[in-house]
Amino acid sequence: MSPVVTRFAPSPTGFLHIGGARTALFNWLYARNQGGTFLLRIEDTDRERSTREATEAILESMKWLGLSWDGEPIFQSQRFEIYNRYIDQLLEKGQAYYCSCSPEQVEAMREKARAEGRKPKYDGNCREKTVTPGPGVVVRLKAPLHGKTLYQDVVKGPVAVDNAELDDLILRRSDGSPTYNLAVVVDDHEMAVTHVIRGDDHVANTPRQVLLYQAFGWDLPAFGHVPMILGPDKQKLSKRHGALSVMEYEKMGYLPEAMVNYLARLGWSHGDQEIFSRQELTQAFSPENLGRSAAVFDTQKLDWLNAHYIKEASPATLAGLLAPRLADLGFPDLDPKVLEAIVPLYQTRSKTLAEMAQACTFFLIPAAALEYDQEAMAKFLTPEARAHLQALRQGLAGLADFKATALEGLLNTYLEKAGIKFKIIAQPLRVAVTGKTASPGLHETLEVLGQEESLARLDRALAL
RNA sequence: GUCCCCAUCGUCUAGCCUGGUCCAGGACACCGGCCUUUCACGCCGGCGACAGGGGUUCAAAUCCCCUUGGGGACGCCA
Repeated sequence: MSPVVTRFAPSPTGFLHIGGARTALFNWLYARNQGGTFLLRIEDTDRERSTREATEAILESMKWLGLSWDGEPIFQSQRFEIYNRYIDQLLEKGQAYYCSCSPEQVEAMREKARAEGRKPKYDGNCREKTVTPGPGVVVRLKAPLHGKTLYQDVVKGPVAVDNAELDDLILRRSDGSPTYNLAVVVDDHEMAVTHVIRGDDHVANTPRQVLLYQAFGWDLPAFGHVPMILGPDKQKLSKRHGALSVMEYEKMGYLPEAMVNYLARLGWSHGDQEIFSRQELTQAFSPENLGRSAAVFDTQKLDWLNAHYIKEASPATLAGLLAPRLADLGFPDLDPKVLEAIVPLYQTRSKTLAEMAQACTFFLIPAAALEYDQEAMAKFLTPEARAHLQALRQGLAGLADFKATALEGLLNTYLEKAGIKFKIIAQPLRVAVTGKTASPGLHETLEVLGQEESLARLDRALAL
């Protein structure tokens, strides 16, 4: 058994989107699972649309997701010589030929075929002619006219296509550059790729590529086509469904662990398990368990996973991730210790880092700038409640150890003396100190706020 | 239009290959309850699917065929 080699081969025409990230993930997982190699190849043969920025963006996304590739990325744009050498080889063997048909002529052929209810394709006009290289001349594969081309798809099983359905695909454009199908086959062969796991949109290309392998006399790699990702309306995922780019999810406050876990479970399964650490994923992954049908991208489930990983993360880690977000919200240069004290209060209350950052600001705002919910004030800061709060203020001011347990003790003592239940003062106190009716636990909130700030807020509320 | 692929709860899926243990299991969401100082978390419970029709078989979610529905591909893009 030759060692497993997988690859991810994006074309740098934009950011890395959800679908691409998932195929990259599956390739990475399989390579890591097998102790094999995971390569990265940038398919930039289209010089018009490929950009350096897009390449950077893709690499950034891969790094964020933790999909480490082996060796240096390979750029197809630097390998044109190699492709042309192979095309010449095919030309010499008579497996390829020059074709002088103009794009317009070919389009006419397609139109004709379409009109006759056949599959639109090139009709092989130059197949038996001896066209010589020159301007406007391309090189085409001399594909078999009859028979079937079949291959074993790791996820779909056997796939067969009549060769009559295929046409003589262009290998070299009139400008001398190689086409996608040729470059893919040459590279996968040269890179010794053993498993080609890619999106479903490539199934139709596979028989053509198989033909190329056969023309070269090379062994086929294993192919596996993973189903598409759909939007909630079951249409192919697109921008109108919302965020597509992996890095947009980073901006929205999703953790890479959640994204990886979610993407892995979208189209792949391992019994009933839902939560997978990176290590569990690499251990459990097998392409056999890839699903065959398209899957809808469900943000709610992503949210659930993200909430899960937020709960699991250490406060220090989250504080580090939150700092730049809070800086953007107008709270720069925060003391990490302060942030680390706030974070635990929101770990069970946040679906995203963005939500968490937003929630944290409440602790960072000075008493004077705190906003009070008028309705809540009217409802809970009754004269009776105010009397209790006034009395409580004395105790709070005199408390030497302003910690949750001590605060709880202090409050309980007061309740006992006053002969009331916690319920009576809980909401008034909460509103007074937070301005709202919903917040983390009171004792913890007071502790994190600190004595000085708590008293300041209490005073302000009482004065309103 | 032609070809290829797909089809289990609203969604992600287990089961299908190797028919019976499945009046179909898990998870998200939703609904209800418990816990409770609010909001969450957590726990418990509920709702909810084998697309339809034919076969094959003692027996089909599982095998075969058709229909329907969905997706993809038909570039000198990748």
